[in-house]
Amino acid sequence: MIGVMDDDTVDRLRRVPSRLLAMANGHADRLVGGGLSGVGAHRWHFAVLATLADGGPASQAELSRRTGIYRSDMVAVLNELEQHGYVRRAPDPDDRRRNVISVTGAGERRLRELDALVTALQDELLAPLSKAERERLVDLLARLVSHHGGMPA
Amino acid sequence: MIGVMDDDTVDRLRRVPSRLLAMANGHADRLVGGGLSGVGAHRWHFAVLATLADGGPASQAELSRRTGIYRSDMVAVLNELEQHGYVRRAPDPDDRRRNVISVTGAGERRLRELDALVTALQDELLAPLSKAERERLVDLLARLVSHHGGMPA
DNA sequence: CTAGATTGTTAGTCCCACTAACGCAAGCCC
DNA sequence: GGGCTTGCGTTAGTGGGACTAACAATCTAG
Repeated sequence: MIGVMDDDTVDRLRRVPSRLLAMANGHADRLVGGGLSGVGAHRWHFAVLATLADGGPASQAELSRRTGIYRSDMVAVLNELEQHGYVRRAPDPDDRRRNVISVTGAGERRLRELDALVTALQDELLAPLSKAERERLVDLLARLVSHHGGMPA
Repeated sequence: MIGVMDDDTVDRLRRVPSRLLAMANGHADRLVGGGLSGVGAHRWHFAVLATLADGGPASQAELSRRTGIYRSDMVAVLNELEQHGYVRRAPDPDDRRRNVISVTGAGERRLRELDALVTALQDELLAPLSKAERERLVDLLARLVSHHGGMPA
């Protein structure tokens, strides 16, 4: 991650938005990544499970689009989820290129567990901000992201 | 099959702060990284030049601390900057372990060029936000970063 | 039917934060 | 002085995440 500099040094770098984003993202990554790996999970697992739970069964390519995970990486993620019984892969009878991915009961339980953990980690991440400030931050970031096209092309 | 879902569930992923941070950072990276590479530069070059210009000559280790760039990576960055004549490496007479790094005239010109470019890129990054909103975003991010302050272990 | 797009998959690239270890020099503390 | 610890610059290498290339199978449009 990008480190933090001395507090009394006022240089122009300190307020460059892209740099602040990189630093904040670094901390968030360590927090969330560390927390999830502590229970043998990965952010990708959470993203896929949550997407499936919210939008219903979908093909791998569709999941890729919704989560922003490349479909080449999606394979491994689904392998792991399937291996743990959190997810089911079934051939789509209407389109034999596709697999229909759906969550299992165990997957739903796992998602609830991960969801609670992720929520707690967000809370830790945003600790210095009030509730209103957190909402403002989320709102500003969401507007940035959606302005730049949301998901990877 | 689309049932009724509450908004929390629908937006579960889209509003997770760490995720928004990652996406926003991704876009920022592409923008700034792309823009800088277009003029044969790198964010690290800008960071080092700006730090030197603002804080005066410093050792490599000191530069590492101020910029957050690992001192192992700093070597290559300074090699490149030195090769282009933007920076000078001189042995520190008071501590023969150290190199004193200082900006050259060409380095100052290069910094001005990069600074203008980076500023323009920040502007593009923050395009959807008003001036007041940009300040709020920077402020919120800065508080996050400083709260989780500290160098990598 | 043919040409082109899409799907799942394998493989591999590139970049970046980060670690390990080295030889050397400085600053201790007795 | 002599030993010990710490900091320095440097080289090499790890690990993970974003991303691309290519392929066989399949679907879709013209």
